[in-house]
Amino acid sequence: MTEEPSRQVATPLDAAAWVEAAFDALAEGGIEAVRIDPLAKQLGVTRGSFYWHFTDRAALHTAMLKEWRKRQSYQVATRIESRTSAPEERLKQTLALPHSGPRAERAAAIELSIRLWAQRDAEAAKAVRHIDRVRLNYYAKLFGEMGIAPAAARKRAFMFYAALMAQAFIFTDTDTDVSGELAEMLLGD
Amino acid sequence: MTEEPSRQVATPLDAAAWVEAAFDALAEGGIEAVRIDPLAKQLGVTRGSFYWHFTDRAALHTAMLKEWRKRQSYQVATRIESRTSAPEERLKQTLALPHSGPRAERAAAIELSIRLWAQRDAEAAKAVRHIDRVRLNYYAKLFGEMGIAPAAARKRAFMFYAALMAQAFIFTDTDTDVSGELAEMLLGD
DNA sequence: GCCCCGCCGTACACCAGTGTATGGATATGC
DNA sequence: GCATATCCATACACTGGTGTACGGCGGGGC
Repeated sequence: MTEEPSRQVATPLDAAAWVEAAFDALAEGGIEAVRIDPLAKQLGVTRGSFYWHFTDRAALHTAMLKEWRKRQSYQVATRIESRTSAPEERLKQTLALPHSGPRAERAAAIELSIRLWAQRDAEAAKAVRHIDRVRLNYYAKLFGEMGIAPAAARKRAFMFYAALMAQAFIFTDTDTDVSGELAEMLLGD
Repeated sequence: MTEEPSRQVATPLDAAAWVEAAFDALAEGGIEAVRIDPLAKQLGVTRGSFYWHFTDRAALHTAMLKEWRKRQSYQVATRIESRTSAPEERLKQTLALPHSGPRAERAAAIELSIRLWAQRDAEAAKAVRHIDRVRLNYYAKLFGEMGIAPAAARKRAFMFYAALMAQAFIFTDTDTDVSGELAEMLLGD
């Protein structure tokens, strides 16, 4: 009555749409919340569509991990390529990233969910290890470009990554933007 | 055959046992994984026991949050009371805490699960905000005892807390114990 | 020794989600 | 204009979890 399910002609759904909806569910309730039936309802289709694109639920999970790896690697890669700004600027911008509205909240929730998922799923753990290594290498590279020695740069990179995660995961009551002070602490020598 | 369900006489189960088992499930699969039936099976009883101690699943959830708040507050409180060691020592010991085997892994998983839970549950969010405030105040207090000015001590406390979380949440492939280097960075001025 | 109460088992109805089988609708090649 | 491939709806069987009603068994007060 309220919702016409006649969406067949408009946009033939592809696997990517399912993966995108799956990330929404992941952000809201962890990997256990990414269920086929609710996803189908949200997409306005039935499970028939899902089982055409994927063999089962596990296939969707692996597709999600693959997509996550691709996106996170791509983000870091494009930041490296963009040589328009100095390493200090790029680090400062990265640090201010968790304060950009609901999109950042969703990203934080996805990070949280995947890391929890990785504690009992080997494939997820592999993906997290990989992305963590990529990110740490990127931060260390930037600190290196600032003239910091490799060993010290790696420590700085860890602290930088820690500050980034803390901003997203710690619930500060006043929700003050500490990115400026953090930059001062981490970027000034 | 293998398991005798005749445990009525031995140990009359109390609500605390249910909460404890619930934390196990929480650590492994998030709040959605804390389900009554599996918990009952693990405890060797049926749901009849559960619905005597709790009205429903939501009651167990609130009991978990209450217990978590109590434990975390208690941990911080006892650490403050134990004046046997200098603040530097206490901070150093806290920093080395995430490397103490499977118990630390469980604690990290619980932290992760509750923080994910807190993103869509108001009560959980309140609990996390409270505990984060308690911990940050504690760390800032220790840094203050080391002679650092209040404003700087609060920034240090945030970085310290960030390093603590990062050690638990970041997947380093070599799994090197960086707590020593972190202490050097955070505690040395 | 009876009775009541704390604690739990059992049985029931119900709902949500998975996977499968199959058919139908729509577009596209030819 | 017909056949084929793509994409999805429908119906079914099954599993697992929730909440409720009720019954039973034990132990302690008296």
